[in-house]
Amino acid sequence: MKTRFVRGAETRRRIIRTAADLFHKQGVRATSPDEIIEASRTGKGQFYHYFKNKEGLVHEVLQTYLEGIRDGTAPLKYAIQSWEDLREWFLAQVALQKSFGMTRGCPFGTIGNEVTENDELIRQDLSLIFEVMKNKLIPFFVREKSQGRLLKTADPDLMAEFCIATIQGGMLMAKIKRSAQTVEATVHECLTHLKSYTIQADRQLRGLSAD
Amino acid sequence: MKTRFVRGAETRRRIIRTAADLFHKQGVRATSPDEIIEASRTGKGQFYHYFKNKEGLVHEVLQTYLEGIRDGTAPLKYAIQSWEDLREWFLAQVALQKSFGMTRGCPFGTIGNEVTENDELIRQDLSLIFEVMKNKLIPFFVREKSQGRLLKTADPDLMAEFCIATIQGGMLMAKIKRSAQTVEATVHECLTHLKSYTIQADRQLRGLSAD
Amino acid sequence: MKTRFVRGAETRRRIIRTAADLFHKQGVRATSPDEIIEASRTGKGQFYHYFKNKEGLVHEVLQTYLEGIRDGTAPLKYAIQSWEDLREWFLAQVALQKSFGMTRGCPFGTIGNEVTENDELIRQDLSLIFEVMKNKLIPFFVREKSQGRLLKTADPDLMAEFCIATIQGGMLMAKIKRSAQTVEATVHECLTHLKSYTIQADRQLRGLSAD
Amino acid sequence: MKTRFVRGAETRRRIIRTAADLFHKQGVRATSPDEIIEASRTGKGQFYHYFKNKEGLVHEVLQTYLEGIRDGTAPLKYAIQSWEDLREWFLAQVALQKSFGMTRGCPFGTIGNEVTENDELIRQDLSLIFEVMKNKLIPFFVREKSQGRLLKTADPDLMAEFCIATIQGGMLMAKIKRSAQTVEATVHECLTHLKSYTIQADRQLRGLSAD
DNA sequence: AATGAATGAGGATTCATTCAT
DNA sequence: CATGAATGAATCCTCATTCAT
Repeated sequence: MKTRFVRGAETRRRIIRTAADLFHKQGVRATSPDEIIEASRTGKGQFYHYFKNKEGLVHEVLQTYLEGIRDGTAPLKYAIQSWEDLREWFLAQVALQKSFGMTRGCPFGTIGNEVTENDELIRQDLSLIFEVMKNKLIPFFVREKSQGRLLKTADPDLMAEFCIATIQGGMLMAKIKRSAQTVEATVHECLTHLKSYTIQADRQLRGLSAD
Repeated sequence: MKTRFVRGAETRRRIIRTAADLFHKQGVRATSPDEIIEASRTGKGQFYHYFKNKEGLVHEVLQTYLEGIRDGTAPLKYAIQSWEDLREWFLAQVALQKSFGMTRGCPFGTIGNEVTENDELIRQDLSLIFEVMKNKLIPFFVREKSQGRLLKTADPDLMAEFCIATIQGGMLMAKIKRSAQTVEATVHECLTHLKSYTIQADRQLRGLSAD
Repeated sequence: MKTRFVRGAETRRRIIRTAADLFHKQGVRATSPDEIIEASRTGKGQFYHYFKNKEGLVHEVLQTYLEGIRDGTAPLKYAIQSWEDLREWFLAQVALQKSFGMTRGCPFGTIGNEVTENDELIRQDLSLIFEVMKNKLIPFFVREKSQGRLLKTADPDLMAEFCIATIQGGMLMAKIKRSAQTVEATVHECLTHLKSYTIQADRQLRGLSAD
Repeated sequence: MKTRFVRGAETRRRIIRTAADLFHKQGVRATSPDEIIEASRTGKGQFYHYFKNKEGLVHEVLQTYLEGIRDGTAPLKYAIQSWEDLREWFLAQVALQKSFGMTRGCPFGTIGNEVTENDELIRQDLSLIFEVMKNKLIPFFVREKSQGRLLKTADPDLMAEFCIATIQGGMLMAKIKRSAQTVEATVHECLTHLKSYTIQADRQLRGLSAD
């Protein structure tokens, strides 16, 4: 009885995992249900048994990503505790890109890019993902600030947002150029900028010129 | 005499213009030749008379963009002369997005995001476009530096690259969030960062805390 | 239980049968998938569900013919036991042509004639069909020879090959001329020639001049 | 004035020559006007200026072949004077096939094979070509017979027809098998058969067994 | 005579989905 | 839960032809 239940859930997960990979690789539009069905070694009926339609699957894929980010089980460590963690958060994304030979961008950016006015549901899913992601970054900046290590002008929300926009832009450019150099430089500039909000940086600048 | 040349060229241009708009709106994948044909009020044959295939058209669309950037006829003013110009360069892109109700991103980013390993030609076209774009920004930073208005640590190439990555990320996030606020904040952070490389900023920081 | 297997197989067979007929009638090139789909009363998707593409269907059609020849279920009786059988083998082919008002040739010749350098798979399929066909004819000549009824100079392999080439040429000419007379004459000459390899013929010739 | 006329005729001839080659190579159906136009380095308008439509061109191609056969300017020597000439007539056709790596059959057979009930004009053109061809062969057999070198039972018309059917079948089989061996054997059998109608062969058979 | 722009029907194939077993 | 047959709209492209210059 339970086995039955579990077996089905497994098929479902397999489809989601396969789809996520294909979407990341080539986008949603370029990935047909047939391709997912074949790659996940399932039958046609199973696909539409577990998911209302292709859009429903995209939604589930994004939900799965979301959960991973929320509960911290995602391969990427979103719970930042230190500047070092933040740097690693950036570099882990670059590492992911590198592992695919710089042929892919960010999975969310890739899907988000394809969104049109008819994909409102998906757009909101993505919006939420980025919101949650941002909310994972914000606490770090808040803590730093509350502990007097950031300038009063530093806005944790904006800083987190800037991190995300920056890595998105960097990964996109890196994919287009097939070169990690682009993201790496972008990440570096971003971190430099964020650090400029620290008191220490401020002191350094006042006393001894730039870092 | 001239008519002869013009007759077809006009059709060709109309197809390119229409396609460019549709690609921007919904991406390449989601735009079928039929849709372009209908929207450009042409016949099926004309499409394939002027372009080898859909990919060939994408290539031509990008070539057209490239020329616009190169010779300065693009709606966007890429030849930056001042910090004000740079801000306007950023804001013009945001304005474009706004004009579409935040439903579109950057035309190049949109196409670039869709690129897969099988679209090498297009990827290179885009890579070139961004290279040319960067080379339009660099001279400004070079001049500023040579005139002693930038710190020695400022790297014009990196700064230009950062501008592009930042606006790409910002526009993508803004499209996903259907909100200009995101890009605007991102652009602001970016400009702040770049300005931190100016001598004046340096002095301000040393004397009177941050801007 | 069995229904499960049969449901699709029947559709598949119907497509093959329809296609075989159309290919025979007008050739492969002149037969569009759409035409086959309509004539076989199927849906567009079914066609590509059962066959990779049009070439794949041609291959399957030929495989079906091949099986028929191999296991003797083809309408034509390839297992020759006597000179009378051989004559009938020839005449059955002419009769087939006649039944179509001399508007068609041999199904294999028709397809074979259309083959180009890009149709290697099909060419090999046809080559095999003719090989199998030849091997159905050879045993008769071998037996005749081993039983001392053929001259030592008679080569069973060559004789079988000659039968096939002759009927192919005859049917092609007959189709072009819209006249059975051509094939019939050709078949007659062929049989005369083959008979000239018999000992009896030899004796007749020696004693009483030709037949 | 004359140049103009001639220049046009030259274009026309170039189209015909190119088309003839492509038809021979891949058949009529597989050859599009566009392909002919490109290969003959002409403009689209010229094609339809000189020929009513594609079928009209096929007709002209066949007419050109016909003239060549009629007036003896064809590369193949149809005017047979001796058995040696006949053998050469056969072998020249095989040589042509060999020159194309056994990838082509007879140009007439190839076109004839594609003929359907809607191509009555072309069918008649081909029919005529073969008729003329036959009439080029017949005189040889007639002369041989009238000079007492053929048996009374020999029918010149049938013999010529047999030559043609035989070479057609042989070339078709050779193309399918990509091997000259097939035609060569077929030609040999055919010649052996025809020779069996000679008085000399008759004598040999009576006195010393077969050749 | 020559060029090539324009047209639209049709060909080959894929897509997303539903249905029957 | 699972399989895969069935459907038809849509995609991408080629074809044969006509028309304007």
